[in-house]
Amino acid sequence: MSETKTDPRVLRTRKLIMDSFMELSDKKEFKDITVKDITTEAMINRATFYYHFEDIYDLLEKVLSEVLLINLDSEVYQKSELNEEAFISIFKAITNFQKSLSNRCHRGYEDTIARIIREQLELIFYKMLVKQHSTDDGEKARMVTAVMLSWGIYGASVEWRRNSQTIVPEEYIKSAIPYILNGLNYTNKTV
Amino acid sequence: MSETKTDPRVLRTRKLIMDSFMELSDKKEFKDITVKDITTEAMINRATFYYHFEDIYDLLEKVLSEVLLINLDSEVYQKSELNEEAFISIFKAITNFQKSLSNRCHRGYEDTIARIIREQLELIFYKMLVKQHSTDDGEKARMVTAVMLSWGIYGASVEWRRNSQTIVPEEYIKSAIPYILNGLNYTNKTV
DNA sequence: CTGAATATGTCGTTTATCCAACACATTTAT
DNA sequence: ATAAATGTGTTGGATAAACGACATATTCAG
Repeated sequence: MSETKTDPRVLRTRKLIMDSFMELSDKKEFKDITVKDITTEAMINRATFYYHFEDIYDLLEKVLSEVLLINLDSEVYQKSELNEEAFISIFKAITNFQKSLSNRCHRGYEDTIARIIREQLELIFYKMLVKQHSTDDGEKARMVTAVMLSWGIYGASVEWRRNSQTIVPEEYIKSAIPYILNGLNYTNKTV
Repeated sequence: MSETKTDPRVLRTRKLIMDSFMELSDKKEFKDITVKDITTEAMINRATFYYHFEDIYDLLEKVLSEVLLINLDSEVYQKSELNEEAFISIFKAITNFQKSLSNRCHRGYEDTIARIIREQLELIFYKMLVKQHSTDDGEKARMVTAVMLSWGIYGASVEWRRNSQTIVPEEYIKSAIPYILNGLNYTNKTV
């Protein structure tokens, strides 16, 4: 439905740009990377860059979103149940993602990165909630729930990094899960 | 002079095709690689392949030529003198190249490969001979000399592989060099 | 052998990419 | 403070690459 398959040149060019950007991110900080650097590495014209991305920040967003999604998709999307196991693997995906980020240097863009992670999480939680009760009442409640879950689990990952890296992510999030799930059940019943 | 710089799309596409071909060569034998395989890996249209290459054999030739040239160029081209040192490094380049080939699987195409190596060698020797005596008399003699040198040094590499891999390439070719150089001097004087 | 499936090459039309020139910020050196 | 150099973002006209349809091998199972 509404699937107009995109030109392979578009896919290829986007891949070239994103791969080049990640390659450069290993060597330079984000603030030192220019559009010309990227397009040279990717062997494409600078104008072509702007055909695909608003600017370099737009590229950053899309690359991060995609990398995060790859971390999440493969681990979670099939197990559509929003249960303990799902929360654990989502939490692990986030901490993994942040670990891979700390190698690349994006200092000064922590806020942007945080927003991106949160937005992706919100989307995922929302989809999973929809899948779980297929009726379309409680729409608004699901949206708010997704927002709160995304902030909550993201915040947990921040706190984990700050304080508790000695504990493995699994254990850390596990202790909070009963509360999350009870909260979820409560929401489901009363709306 | 007569340098019409080629469209970057052409360079990029050729690189994509060649890289994909080498990638596939690590996994499959040459005879099992189809044009579709290559173009899929390279993310280009099959028709585009034929815009750049006659067919898959043409591609094989060009890839091998290029790999061989990379081996040779960096090692030799600057030292334009056709002396002992040059012969040794050319010989080493050939044996290196053949070693890298034996990993990739091109069984059944030894003849093609041999021809490609020889043609490249002939070209290189010819250029070096021209550089050495800038007068343009003795044209024919230089061409014949290049032919004989290319066959000779290629043949030496074949024999080395067959019999004497215990000796390092340097030593193997070194023993023949006096005769080669004397022959060269003789040719130079009498033509 | 026979047909089905897969691979090779080619061609006219459509489209993504290139180019080079432009106005405008931002940075760097004098 | 100013000039030179470098980076950003946009445009219209030129071209490589995509599409998909075609004819023709080659491979392979029944």
